[in-house]
Amino acid sequence: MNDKRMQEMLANLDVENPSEVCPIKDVLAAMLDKWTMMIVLVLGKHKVLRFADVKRSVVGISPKMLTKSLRTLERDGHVLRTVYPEVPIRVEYNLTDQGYIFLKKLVDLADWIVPHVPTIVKNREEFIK
Amino acid sequence: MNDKRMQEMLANLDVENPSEVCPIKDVLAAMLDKWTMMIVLVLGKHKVLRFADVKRSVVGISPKMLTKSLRTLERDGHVLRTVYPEVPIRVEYNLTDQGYIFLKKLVDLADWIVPHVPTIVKNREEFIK
DNA sequence: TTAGCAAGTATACAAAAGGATAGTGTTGTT
DNA sequence: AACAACACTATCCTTTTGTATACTTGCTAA
Repeated sequence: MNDKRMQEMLANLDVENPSEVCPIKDVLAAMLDKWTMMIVLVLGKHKVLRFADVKRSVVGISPKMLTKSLRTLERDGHVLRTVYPEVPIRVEYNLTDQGYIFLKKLVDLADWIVPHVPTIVKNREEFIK
Repeated sequence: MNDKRMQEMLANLDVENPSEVCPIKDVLAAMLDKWTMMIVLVLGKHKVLRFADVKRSVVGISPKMLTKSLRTLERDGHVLRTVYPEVPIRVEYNLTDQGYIFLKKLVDLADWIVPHVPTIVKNREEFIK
């Protein structure tokens, strides 16, 4: 991506729009939430998971936040929720194609930051302010 | 990025690590915060901005949150803060090379999500749960 | 008939994030 | 002497986020 293309995208995003409701920002913010991100990563790793599995994988999450985040992901089309009316009930979650692309972007970002992390952590320790 | 590479990255990220302190997650979370993201975008657009300029561009941010986010960005090496001891004092902010790569990843994510936003917003309206 | 499971809901509370706004320090201008 | 400019701090208060945990529902097995 060259600088001109970047400036086009930034104009498109309308970053300085004073409007309260900006769908792009909303959609992005919903995706980049802490818990949401972790859920997408574990679903990317395991392909299909039940509610309790996700809960186990996303260490420290409460059922309330898990439900909330999964619902948002489902609502925005990143995750597919499938209910099997067995007894006891079984519910499976997996990424949609759209969710899978989102995962790739996330992993791409992580891939780039990982080698920088030790330096950043070191800088943080020295940065007293 | 193929699936095998993805799985390697996910293993590397150690997404299911129960440890409270995971530097990778910390660094990512700090980057993907709502205000932080907006600041990176406006700095990408204008190259160099003073405190009051950033405040004007990031609509709705309070000085407290602006300072906090700028400090985090500086601490993590995404932003350079330059003080000119004039009177009145002048402080300039701009992205570092590292911050510029971060911006590219962010814009890349946005670039992909923008065409999906209308559908997502429509789905949200229909999704009553 | 009582127990038990899965997948949540509901409730109460605690912690963190964030908003509004006043104050600080320095020095040139009126 | 009062004021203004700038880049913040500090304080108070509200909102949001999150935790912990008890409860629900529907059916099945002991």
